[in-house]
Amino acid sequence: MQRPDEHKRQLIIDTAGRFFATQPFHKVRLDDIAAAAKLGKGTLYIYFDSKEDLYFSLIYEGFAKLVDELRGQLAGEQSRPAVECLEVIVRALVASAFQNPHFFELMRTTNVVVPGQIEPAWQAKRQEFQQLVADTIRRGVERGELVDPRPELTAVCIPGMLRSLMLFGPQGMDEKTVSEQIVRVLTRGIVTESATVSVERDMVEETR
Amino acid sequence: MQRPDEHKRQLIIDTAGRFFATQPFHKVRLDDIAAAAKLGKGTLYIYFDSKEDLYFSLIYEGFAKLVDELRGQLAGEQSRPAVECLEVIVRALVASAFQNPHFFELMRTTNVVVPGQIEPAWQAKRQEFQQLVADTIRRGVERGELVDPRPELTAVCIPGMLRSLMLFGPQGMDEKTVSEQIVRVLTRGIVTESATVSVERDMVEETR
Amino acid sequence: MQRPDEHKRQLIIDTAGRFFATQPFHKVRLDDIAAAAKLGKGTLYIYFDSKEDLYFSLIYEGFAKLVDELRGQLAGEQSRPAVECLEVIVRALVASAFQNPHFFELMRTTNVVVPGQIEPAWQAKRQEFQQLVADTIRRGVERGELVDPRPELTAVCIPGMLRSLMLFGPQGMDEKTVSEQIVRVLTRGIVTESATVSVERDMVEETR
Amino acid sequence: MQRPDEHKRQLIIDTAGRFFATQPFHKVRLDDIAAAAKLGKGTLYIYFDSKEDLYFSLIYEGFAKLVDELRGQLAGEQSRPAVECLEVIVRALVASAFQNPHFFELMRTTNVVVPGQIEPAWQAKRQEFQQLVADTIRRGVERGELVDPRPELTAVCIPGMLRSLMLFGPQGMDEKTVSEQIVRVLTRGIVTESATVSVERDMVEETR
DNA sequence: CATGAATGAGGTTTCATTCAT
DNA sequence: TATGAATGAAACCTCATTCAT
Repeated sequence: MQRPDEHKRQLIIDTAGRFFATQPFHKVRLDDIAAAAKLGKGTLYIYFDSKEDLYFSLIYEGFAKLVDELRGQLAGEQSRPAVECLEVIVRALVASAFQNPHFFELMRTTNVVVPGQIEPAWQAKRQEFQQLVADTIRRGVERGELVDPRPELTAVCIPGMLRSLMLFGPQGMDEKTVSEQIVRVLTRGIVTESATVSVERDMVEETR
Repeated sequence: MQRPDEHKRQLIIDTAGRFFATQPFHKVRLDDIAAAAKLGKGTLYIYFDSKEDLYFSLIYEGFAKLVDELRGQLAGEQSRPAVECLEVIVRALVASAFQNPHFFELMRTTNVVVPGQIEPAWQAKRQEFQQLVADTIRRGVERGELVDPRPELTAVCIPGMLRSLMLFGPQGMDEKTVSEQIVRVLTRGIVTESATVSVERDMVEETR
Repeated sequence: MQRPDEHKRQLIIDTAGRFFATQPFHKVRLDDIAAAAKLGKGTLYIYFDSKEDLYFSLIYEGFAKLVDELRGQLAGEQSRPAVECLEVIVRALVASAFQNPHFFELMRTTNVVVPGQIEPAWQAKRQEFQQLVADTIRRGVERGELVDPRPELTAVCIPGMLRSLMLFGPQGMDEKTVSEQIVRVLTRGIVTESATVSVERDMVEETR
Repeated sequence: MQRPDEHKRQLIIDTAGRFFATQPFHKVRLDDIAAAAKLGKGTLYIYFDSKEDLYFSLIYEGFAKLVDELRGQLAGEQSRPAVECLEVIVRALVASAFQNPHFFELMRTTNVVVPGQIEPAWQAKRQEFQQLVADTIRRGVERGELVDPRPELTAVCIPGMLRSLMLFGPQGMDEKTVSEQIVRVLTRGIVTESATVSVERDMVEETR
């Protein structure tokens, strides 16, 4: 899908990102985006169908780049330990979040049914990411490296932790702190080793 | 002469909740809320200063009720194992999310500084919740039940996992599935027991 | 027309006066008047039919009091020189304006046809005042003290001068300055005595 | 691409003038103005910041045009008799009032401080007009044509007389009647010539 | 008589979108 | 392709008025 001027399209996306990350959707004005990009308001409509199309393109493209890169990185490393793969994934996610500090702020869900076709694409990409992570976990389980009865749910949890840490965690954390926190909880949890078995036994009983 | 009615305020909050949960902020029309509540449009403005005030009151009060109840439940159980306390917290969170299916959809972050006084209250309550969880974890650490170098970060992660599961997880999960998933990751992670030690060693090396 | 509580009615009028004098009609809120008078909003409607009724009652009653007093003062002084009578009138007008500093600000004309019956009363009172002044002038003309081909127009001019001086004149004028200015222009104009005749001759020619 | 159009701005001003002259501020609806001008409602906001801005621009521009023209007319006539200059001024004022029949209806004073920048401009223009008249009078005084201890106050009185005559005078006066009345009072007053001196003596005594 | 909570028509204003240039 | 003036639907919000108490 080559646009008339891909460079200009990117300019709009980048400019819009600064606004959408800073304020809620309904407070972002296309006027402002156009002005900040030093473009006419009408120009936005050459590259995007509507405000919502622009918004979803924005979050889609950021996320798609991340997922595609990740897929590439993980492609040749099937034999690597699953935990290391997960670390790679988490680090990439975190790096992406730090690079675009408001990236996860953008990842709202709007239950709006969008007439256009971008929203399904964004859902598909999210699905793809979850698949990527879940498959990595399943591979680890098969090899006996990991234990996880619901890898697809665990995959969902990872971006959730990241988002919360970015938005609600203490100011000034560095990448390492964030990714270590996520990997730590993800891999070993917080229960002391000796207690783990009994805890699991309790849970089964209690939730029975 | 009628007196301002706490019951009516709640009616507005509840009615508004149904709308804000279903559609993004800017698509919700106060006209509709008023009509659904069978009240005059102006009545909303007796109880709330603006659409934003109504919105923030809505999410604040739901969350505040949850936190206050939780604090009450946990107050007398200081001696209970920390893991059990965490389970109580997670179950309450999950129950709350299920009761109000779009609760976490509402928990967007708007970095906008709202002139009113509700936004700081909302931040304070979030802080209070994180404190509650972090303290529970710390108690467990002191007793040797838990291991967690950053309890305050772990506390932040919990609602993040819940939110992701609610919004992006598979349709049709029940409460038990969700809370078990969170507690499982939270307590033991996904690495096999024997591997845990070596994993941690690796991490230290790698992130060195 | 005795009202239930004449004292309370006057309280409302006085309170409303402060608001209507300070801000344009559409910015005055009945809420504010009621609050300032420490009365319920509904109470205003016991004494006045509508916001407009209140407004016109306000300006009517202030002006009516002035006119009635003036009529009383002038009643027994038919034989007094006309110029002195005019001075009395001007001084009373000016005193009234100074007592209620925003009195003339209130004397707008709203061409609105008011359903109620107060607006015609206000017009009638204005008419009455003009008659009073015009008659005084006519008496002076009959006696040879004054020269004025259009006394009814001159009568109209007097409040006009006063209003302009109050609203647009320099700050801090005292009553004496204002009434002297009006009386001076009114009685002798500003042309030097010797020039008067020729000026009038010119005018007749020029406007021919 | 269309350019913002001074002609369109004038169209709005003119159309709005018809409404504001006929009804009080709060009864004028921007919808009606837009419809009458055959423009979109939003278009008004391209040219004016608010309803108030439109209103003040309206009265300012009418008055400014008058003052500027007057200044131009009077510029080259320094040597002309002061009385003639005053007649020119009065006639221009009156003509302006007749041309825009509700001109003085518009010249309400709103003591409200408008955030915009039009209100000070309006005050400045009024000042300018008063200066123009006062200077004309002073020139007459210097040449011995006029006698006036307070020319700046007399200048203020002139529009006051006009306004009263237009709003409260008898229906159906023509321009000549109005300007003659004003010039007559202004120049010679209404006292018979022989009485003038004694009148002034009385005043001094009485107001002493 | 007094109140003030409730009302809802209708106001001003915004802003995504269009389209003539 | 690019523009930004123009549009007008629709939003939020106000406030005069009503009426149950």
